[in-house]
Amino acid sequence: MTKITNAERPLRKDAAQHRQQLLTAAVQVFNEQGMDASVTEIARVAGVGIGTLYRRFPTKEALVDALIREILSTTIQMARDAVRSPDGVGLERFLEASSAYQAEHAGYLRRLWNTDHEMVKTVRQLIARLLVDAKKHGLIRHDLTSTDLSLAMFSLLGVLEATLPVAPDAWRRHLDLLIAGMRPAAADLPHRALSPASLDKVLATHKASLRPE
Amino acid sequence: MTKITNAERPLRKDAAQHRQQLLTAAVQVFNEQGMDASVTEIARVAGVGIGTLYRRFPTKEALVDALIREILSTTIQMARDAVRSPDGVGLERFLEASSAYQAEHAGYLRRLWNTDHEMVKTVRQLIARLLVDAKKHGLIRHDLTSTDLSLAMFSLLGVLEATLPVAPDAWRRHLDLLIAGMRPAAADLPHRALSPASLDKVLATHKASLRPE
Amino acid sequence: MTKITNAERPLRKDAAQHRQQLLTAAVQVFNEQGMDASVTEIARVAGVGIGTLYRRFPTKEALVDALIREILSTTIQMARDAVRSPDGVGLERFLEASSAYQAEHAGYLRRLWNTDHEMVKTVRQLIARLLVDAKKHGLIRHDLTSTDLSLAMFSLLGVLEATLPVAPDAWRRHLDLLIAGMRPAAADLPHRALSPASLDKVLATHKASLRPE
Amino acid sequence: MTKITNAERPLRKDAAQHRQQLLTAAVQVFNEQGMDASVTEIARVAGVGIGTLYRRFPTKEALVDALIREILSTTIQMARDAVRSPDGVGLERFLEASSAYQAEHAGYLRRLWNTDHEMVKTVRQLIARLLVDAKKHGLIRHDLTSTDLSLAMFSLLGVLEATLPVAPDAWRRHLDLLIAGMRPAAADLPHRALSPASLDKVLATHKASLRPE
DNA sequence: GATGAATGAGATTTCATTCAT
DNA sequence: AATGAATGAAATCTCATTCAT
Repeated sequence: MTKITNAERPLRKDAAQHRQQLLTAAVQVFNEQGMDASVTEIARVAGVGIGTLYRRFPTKEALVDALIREILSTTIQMARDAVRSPDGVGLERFLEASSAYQAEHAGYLRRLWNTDHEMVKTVRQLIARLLVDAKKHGLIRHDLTSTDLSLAMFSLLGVLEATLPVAPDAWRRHLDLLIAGMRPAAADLPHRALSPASLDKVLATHKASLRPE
Repeated sequence: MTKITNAERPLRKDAAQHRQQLLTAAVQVFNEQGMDASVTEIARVAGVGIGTLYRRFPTKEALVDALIREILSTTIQMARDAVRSPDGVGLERFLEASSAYQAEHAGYLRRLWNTDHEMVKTVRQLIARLLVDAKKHGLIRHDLTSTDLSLAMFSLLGVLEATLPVAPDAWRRHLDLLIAGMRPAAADLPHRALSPASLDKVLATHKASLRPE
Repeated sequence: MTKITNAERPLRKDAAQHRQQLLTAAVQVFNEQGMDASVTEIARVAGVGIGTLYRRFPTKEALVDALIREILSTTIQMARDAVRSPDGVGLERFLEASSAYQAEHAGYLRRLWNTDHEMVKTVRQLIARLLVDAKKHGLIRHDLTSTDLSLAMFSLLGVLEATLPVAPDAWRRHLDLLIAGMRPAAADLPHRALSPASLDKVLATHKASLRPE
Repeated sequence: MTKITNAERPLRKDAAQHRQQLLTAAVQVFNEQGMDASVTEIARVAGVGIGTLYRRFPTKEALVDALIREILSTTIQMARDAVRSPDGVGLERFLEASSAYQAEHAGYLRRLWNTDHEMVKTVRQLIARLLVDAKKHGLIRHDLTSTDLSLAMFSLLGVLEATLPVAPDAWRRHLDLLIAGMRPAAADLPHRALSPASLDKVLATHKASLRPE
C-alpha cells in the first residue's frame, strides 16, 4: 500500500516535485560554484530542508548521479534523433547538439562520462552507428574509430570547462577543428586508436581518480 | 637534476633537499588523489613534518604555484628548443613534447594555465612564433590562429585527465586528430577564432571557476 | 531566567537550550582560562559537539560578541533603573550594581567596552544623565565629567581582573576610593578631562590593541 | 668590571649585548602587537636568530619575566628617590613618576605585578613608607592603607591599557581622581581595606589566571 | 656560540550525514 | 514526510621549542 520512493515505483506528487526542484537547484549551484558546493546550499536554493534532500538522494554522490542520468538521457535522445539524419550528417549534427547541451551543465561535466552505466554504452553504440553512416557517405576518414570520438568528447569537455564562463561559444571553433581532422585525408593518423576495452577501463577508472577516498 | 625555481638566496643544503622532496611528493599525491589532497598527506609522503612544509610554502596555494612554475619553466624551455627546429616542424614537436611532459603532472594541470603569469605569456608568444613558421612552410592551414592552439591545449588537458591512469598514451592519438585538423585544407573553419583578448579573459577567469569562493 | 538577546525568529526549544548552555559554558571557561581558551573546550563544557557551537555562533568572535551584548543589555537595564533613583544617588547605585554584575564576567571584560556598538552609546548617555542628577544634588564635584566616569569603568576593570579570583570583593573598596575622589572638593582636579571625541577613539581602538592582527 | 645582568655569572660581552637587544625588541614588539606576539618576530626585530633568543631565555615566559624585572628595578629606584622627598609629597610623586614610566610598557603590564618576586615586596615596603610619611604631613586620609595603593596600581593599569594608544595622557586625569579620593575627608571609606595577606594571594594567583595551562 | 630549519600539538572552521522534533 | 539541529572527522595554518649544521 505504501509507495516505494526509489527509482522503481512512482513518487507521490509533492515528493516528485521536490526531487525536480532539487535537481534544478543542483544544476544551478554546481554551475555557479563548482562541484565543491555544499549540499546545504543546494537545499537552500531548492527551497527545501536538507533532510528532504537526503530523503530523496541518500548521498551527495547519488544526487550527482541523478543529474548525470538526466543529461545522458537527453543525450541519448539527441543521438537517436541524429541517427535519422540523411546523407551521413548525423554524426556532426550530434556532436554539435550534444556539445551545445552540455555547455549548460559545465559544473559537473567532469563526472559525466564516468559511470559504467548502461546509458553510456547506449550512447556509444549510437555514436558508432553515426560513425559508420558518416564514413559510408565519405564525410569522415576511414581510420577514425569510435573511441576517437569518445576522446573528442573529453577534448570538448576540456575546452568547455576552461572557456565557458567567459567565451561561451569558443567550443564551436574547437569542434570545427576536430571535425576538420576527421575529414578524409591522404595519410592515416600516425598512432593506433584506443581499443574499446581500454576505453571501458578509462570510464570505469575515471570515477576513482576524481573521488580519492 | 631539476633546477630550483626560487629566486631569493640559496637554501641550506638540507632545506633545499626537503623542498625538492616536498615538490616531488606533491606531484605524486596530487596525481593520485587530485588537488583536494591534504597538505598533511603531502608532508607525510615527503617524510617531513607539516611545519616544514609550511616553512617552505606558506600556503597550499603557494605550493601549487611553485609546481606550476616548475612546469611552465620546463615548457618554456621546450618551446625555445622547438623554435630552433628546421622546416616548420617546431610546432608539432612542441605540442608532442609538452603534452608528453604534462602527462606526468595530471593532478593539477587544471590550474596550470590559469595564472596571468608572465611565464604563460611567454609560452603563448613562443607558440605564436612556431605557428607562423609552420604556416610559412605550408604545414598548417592559414586560418588557424594562435588562440586555436591554446584551445587545443585545454583539449589535450581534458583527454589527459580522463585517460591518463588507464591509457597513458591515448593523448597521442588525439593529438594526431588535432594536427590532422590543422593541416591545410580547401575550406576554412566555419566559426571565427577566439580573439586574443577573450583568451586573456579566459585565463584570468579560469582560476575563479576552479576555486569557487 | 536570562533573556535571549538574539533578534531573528525564535529558536527551536532544544536549540535555544543549547545556545544558552554554550553561553554559560563560555562565561565559565573564559573566566577560568581567559579569552585564549579554545572553542573546543567551550563546546565540551557545554556538552555539545563543536559543530553545534559553530551553527549557533559562526565564529569565535561572534560568540564573544553575543556574551558582550548580554552584559551590555543587562547593564543598560541597570542604568535605566538607576535613573529613577531619588536624590541624585542613582550614579553611585549604578556604579556599585554594574561592578557587582561585571564581577561575574571577568574573563572577557576587556572586550566589553570595545564595540562602537549602539548599546555602549546608550550606556554612556544614561551615565551622563546620572551624573547631571548627582551634581544637581551636590553629591558629586562639578568638574567631574562623563569621560571621567568611563575611565573609572576601565579602572574598576583593572582591579577586577587582578583581584577577582582571590579577593572577590576588593573592588568595593576601590570603588569607595573612586567615589571619595568624586565628592565635591575645594580644589579642582589638576588635569583636563578626556574629551568625548577622544573617548570615542579609545573605544574604537580598544579592540585593535587587544586583537593585534 | 662587567655588570652582572643575569642572576649568577657574568656574560661574555657579545652575549650581554644580544640579551639587551632582545629585551629592547621585546618591549617594542609587545607594545605593538600585544603579548601574543611570536618569539620569532622578537628575534627578527632584535636582529638575531631564534636560537640565540632561546639560548638567552629558555622560554618565552623567561623573557617576559626578565622584562618585568627590569621595570621593577626601575620602579624600585623611583620609589627610593621618592622616599627622599620632603613634606610628604613623595607618595604622589612616585605615583606620577611610576605611572608615566609604565605608560611606555603597556604591552605586558598585565603581567607586571604578578611575580611573587622579592622585588615586588620591596616596592610595597617602600610605598608603605611613602604612605606613612604622607599621612604624617596630613596629605592623605588616615583610613587609607597600603593595599589600597596596590589596588590603585591595578586601577591605573586598567586605564593605561584602555587609553594608551589613543590618549596617552588620559591616565593623568584618572590619577587626579584617585589622589582626590585619598585626601583627608570627614567620613571614612565605607568598606574595609584588603588585608596584606589577601594581597599576597592576589599577586600569587594573578599569574595562574592569565596563563591557563 | 649562533643560526634557522624542523617539529608537531593545537586552534579555528567546514561540511556530509544522522536523527530528534 | 519534512525539517533543520547536531555531529565530529578532517582540513589548513600557527607557533613555542628543539637540534643539526
